[in-house]
Amino acid sequence: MPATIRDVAREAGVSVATVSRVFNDSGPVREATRARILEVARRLRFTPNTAARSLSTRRTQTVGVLLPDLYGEFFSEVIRGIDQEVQRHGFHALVSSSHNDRSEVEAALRSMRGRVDGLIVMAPDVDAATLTMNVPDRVPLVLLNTPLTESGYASIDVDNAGGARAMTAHLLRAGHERIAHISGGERNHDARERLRGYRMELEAAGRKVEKALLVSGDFTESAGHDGARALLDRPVRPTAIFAANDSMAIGAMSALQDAGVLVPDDMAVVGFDDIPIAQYVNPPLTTVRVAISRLGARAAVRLFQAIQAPGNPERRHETLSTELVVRRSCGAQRFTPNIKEAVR
Amino acid sequence: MPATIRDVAREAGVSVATVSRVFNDSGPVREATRARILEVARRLRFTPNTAARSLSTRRTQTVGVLLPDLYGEFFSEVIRGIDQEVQRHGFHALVSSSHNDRSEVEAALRSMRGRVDGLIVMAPDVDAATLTMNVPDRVPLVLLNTPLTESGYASIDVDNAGGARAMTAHLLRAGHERIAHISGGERNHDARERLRGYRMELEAAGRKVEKALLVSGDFTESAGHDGARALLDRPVRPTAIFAANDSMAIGAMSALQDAGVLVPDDMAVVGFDDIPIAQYVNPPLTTVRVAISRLGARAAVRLFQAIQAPGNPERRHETLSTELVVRRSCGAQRFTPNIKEAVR
DNA sequence: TAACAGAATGTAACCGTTTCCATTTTGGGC
DNA sequence: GCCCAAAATGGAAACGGTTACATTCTGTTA
Repeated sequence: MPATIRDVAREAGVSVATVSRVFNDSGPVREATRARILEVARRLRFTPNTAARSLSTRRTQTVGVLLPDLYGEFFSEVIRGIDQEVQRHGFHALVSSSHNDRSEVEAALRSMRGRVDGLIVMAPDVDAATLTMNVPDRVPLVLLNTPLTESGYASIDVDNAGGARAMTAHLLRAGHERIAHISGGERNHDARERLRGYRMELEAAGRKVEKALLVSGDFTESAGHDGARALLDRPVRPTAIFAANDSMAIGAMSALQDAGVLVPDDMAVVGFDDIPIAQYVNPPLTTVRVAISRLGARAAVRLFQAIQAPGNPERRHETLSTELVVRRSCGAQRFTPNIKEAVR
Repeated sequence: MPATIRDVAREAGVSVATVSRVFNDSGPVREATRARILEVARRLRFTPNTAARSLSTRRTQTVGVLLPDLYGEFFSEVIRGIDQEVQRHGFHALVSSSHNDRSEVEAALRSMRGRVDGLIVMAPDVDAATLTMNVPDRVPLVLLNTPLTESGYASIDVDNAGGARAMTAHLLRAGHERIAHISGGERNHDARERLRGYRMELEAAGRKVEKALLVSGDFTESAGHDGARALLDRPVRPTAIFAANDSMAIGAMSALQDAGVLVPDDMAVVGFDDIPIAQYVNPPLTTVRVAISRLGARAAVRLFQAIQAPGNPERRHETLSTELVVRRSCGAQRFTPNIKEAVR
């Protein structure tokens, strides 16, 4: 049975209030008293009971993190970024992953009720109503990569559209006539935005967006593989494939390889994200760099601002810039003398 | 101010004890009463206060997960496996990552004290003393991929040595004379075990383990790249490179590619882990499959056994088998007619 | 040296549950 | 209609902290 604050108080010959003051640095305590209390506490292996503490303070020192069923690299980088900030604040992270549809998100949100002082929610398709219904008003919330950029919630996302535009522009500049796009699916926010950027840039250049050059995937290597195969079988082949993420780009390159199509000579392939492996595949992948862990860290920073300054909403939307990284898979480094080209 | 159990009791005209019984399914409650209470609870948006509940029950419905600073794929897969089981039990996962040295692990363990009903600890180099000092006796513990296999703790790890032996045997069978190994570093348990398996098999085959064929890395692509470069510069080149994980293998292939060395014709390259991307690199990577998410899930399963049956330690060590996956990068599929060869 | 402000400490209520034990209801069997 | 076991419910004491407020020490000033 662990020691309680009362045990420490009795043993040190003081009241519980004084012990509490020592452990929370609240109110004045004579130095000698403090030392005696700390000594007794150490001897008794006293650790304040978290449940009792949060019951009376109504704070948990914990932030909730809700993540969709996401893929490899991205997942771990987001957590790493969040966790880093969370630890810096002496908080803890309650992580719940693999929530895809609305009902799962609702259940997860509800199950965290009362356990957390704030929430970071990454949900590809969540609506404002679901959030207001399932999150108590006084719990600060930061949204990650959601479509709710104008909903009055604090939110952060990556400049997907801008990155996709820059990539498309790069391919156009390289003279590509038929740029195909393997998208990440209809229901995913990032996927939609990347597709939008691709469209926008083509239209800005006076090109038509051809249905025959669009394939829908799901961000996995195998989707990229299948997408590329499908494109190869179409009557007119694209000259470049722009996959909505690196995993799919790598899957696509593999399919082209199998079909004897040389990258980048016969066809260019580019991705999005700049996962660590991107520069080590063959040929090294031209892509759009996204500082994923910064996304997580930034979300945590903003969450703590909200937690520490209640009533000060600061509910604006924030966009993290991306960076075009030109490697060999696009066959066009000649158009960008420096290896990186900042976007925005 | 959220509704409390007393509000519900008053509104429903019963005592708090009865409301509690309804919400915990403890003790009998007349159906009509139950319905009335649930109706009131819904109307008042009552959610039991977690802190109060754990203060009174001494249970938190939470398991702690301590992870080292690990890399991409592995990290997310472990969490996925754990989280899946955790959710099945209606529990939550308190995740803390990026703990490398002993003192960080200690701090993290201590900070979780009282917040969790059990712990899953993945620590590459942690000793039994650190654990016993920092984890209360009554908190069940499951160790993941640690050297403490015989320490009287419940533990699980991957059959690293067995997998490495199988891979080495495969390369020997393919006629390789000089098999190099890029290891994952001295301080990492998995790395040491994989190196041990490589050594063991070579010795079993009557070969000498040559210093000149060993390079030390850290599981990153860039370490693989640098490791391969170093091997290329040595007086006698290896005929095959066995990297301690896939990321390093991919880094190594990239270095060979840059040096104009053909894989697998001039040199074979193989890895370990079978990350999703392995089959899509060029050439597809021969590797050892590890069901990472099963590792996490299994750890959670065993932890829940311990949580639910206290006093029933079940502290044995458990090993997850691996599977040799032969693809093109070893240039030796001819030796194994079927694409996969079970190990153990 | 008395008065007094401010520092140091103590007292006890409160946070919202669970649960032990006591009390009241209920439904048969007679 | 009475008795009684079982079912249903209630009362109140924990659980272990925090904190508002009261009280007791200090050291300083007049």
